[in-house]
Amino acid sequence: MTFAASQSRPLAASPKTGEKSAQVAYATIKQRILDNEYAPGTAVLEQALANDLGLSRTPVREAMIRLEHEGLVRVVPRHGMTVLPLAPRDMTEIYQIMIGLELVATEQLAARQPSADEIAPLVEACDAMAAAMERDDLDSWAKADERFHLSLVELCGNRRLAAMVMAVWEQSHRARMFTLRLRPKPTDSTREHREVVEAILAGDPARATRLYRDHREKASGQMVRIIEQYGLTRL
Amino acid sequence: MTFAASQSRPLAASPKTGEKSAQVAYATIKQRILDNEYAPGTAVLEQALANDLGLSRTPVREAMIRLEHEGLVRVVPRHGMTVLPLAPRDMTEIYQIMIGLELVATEQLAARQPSADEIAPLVEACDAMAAAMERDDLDSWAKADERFHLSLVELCGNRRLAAMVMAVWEQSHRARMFTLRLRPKPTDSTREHREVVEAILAGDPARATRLYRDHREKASGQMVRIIEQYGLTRL
DNA sequence: TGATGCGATAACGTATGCGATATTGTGCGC
DNA sequence: GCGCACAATATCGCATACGTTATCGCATCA
Repeated sequence: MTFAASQSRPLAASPKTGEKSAQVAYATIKQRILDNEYAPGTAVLEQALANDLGLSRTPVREAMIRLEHEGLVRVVPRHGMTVLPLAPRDMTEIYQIMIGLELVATEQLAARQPSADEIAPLVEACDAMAAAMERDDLDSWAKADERFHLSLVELCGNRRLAAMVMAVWEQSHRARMFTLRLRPKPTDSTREHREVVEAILAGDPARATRLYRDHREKASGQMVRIIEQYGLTRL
Repeated sequence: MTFAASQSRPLAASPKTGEKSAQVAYATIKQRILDNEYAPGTAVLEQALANDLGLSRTPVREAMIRLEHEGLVRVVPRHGMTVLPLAPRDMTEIYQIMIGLELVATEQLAARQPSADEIAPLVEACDAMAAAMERDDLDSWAKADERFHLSLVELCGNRRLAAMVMAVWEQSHRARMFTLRLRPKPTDSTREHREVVEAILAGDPARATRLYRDHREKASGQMVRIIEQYGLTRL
């Protein structure tokens, strides 16, 4: 079955020379998952994906293994790779983890008494959120929100922690995108973020973590409520 | 260099029929890492490992990819797979994560007001720790301690969280084994564990988390101090 | 009509082959 | 004696090949 070389090069992700095929496969598939191009539950077989990407099964398999371990897909031997659907329970798990780890990040960062320079990314993200809300631009707001959270965990200096938060963030990406316009407008959100930043800058770990926790638990509650309310049991 | 087929079947991990080679490779290599059979820093090439395990490079590669993503090894293309050495900084990172996540687990578990039956594994682990200390059997104590922590995160019901804690637990396994006899004897430890269990059983999340945090931060401080004191910068 | 056994077939898991490339060793110039 | 260029070679990444096995369709039977 070698007829299918219709696509002799990857469809996405710059096929620059020197870029390893397995990396390209990984990046391409991941992008597609985050962009919701594979509906959760639908199966994709190794060979099909390999043909699609213009590669052999080997690098595709390796990419699939990585994605499975990141919690984005499930691979069942003769049923292919399927994007994991998100149940409300998954969102609860993910929020618990994010809150736990981001609290550690917040605490560590505040305890370090960082300079204004150092936490500039956080301030920038807050500004961007505010500006986006001004324009009623929810997509930009979501991007800025993401920048805030990922900057926070990167700034704390714990690389393992940052990687873990990023993993669950990606797992829940689709759910956030779906519910973005169903949730109440994040009007207070910017203020809450700013307050956390202030506490960090003030070098007050206790206040920073308390504020952050309140903020996150509110967000978590909203999210889970919306998902259940709309019956989105298989996002 | 094909002379090395001296071992035509896996050395460890029951080669039962139906067991996939990649799984065997993964399990065997991981066991060896945890048993400290590969000194951190020494390189193992794909082909060498494949010969050693009596397999081809393909399943070995897949195992290596998994192990790399679990944070146990690093794979550098022409320098083989090397077990990651643990610097004091790594231990700090790992403890921060463990504390953060285990606090979430403790809180959730306590909030659920579990029955005595449900938390039996925790009590059993405490008993085993006490018995081991009685016998001055540090190895058994360490095993019981491990059971306690892993039971806790499993009981909390958040499977992602449990998997994450297990990952960092494994990463730090070697360091714990090395320092087991360098640390002060964990005499208070059993009591501290029991107090946490009591608070959980009492359904008091605030007390449970406070106690747990104190316990863990003490342990973390001890561990890092010992590592630095003995100059174990590359465990 | 629905369940069951069996053969066809497709997908997988692993082995092997091949071209590309980084690394190592060697010889030459300085 | 030291450094550098170049050749030799070992390792890797990917493609392909092959045997195994689960799945599906179909026929048979209750």
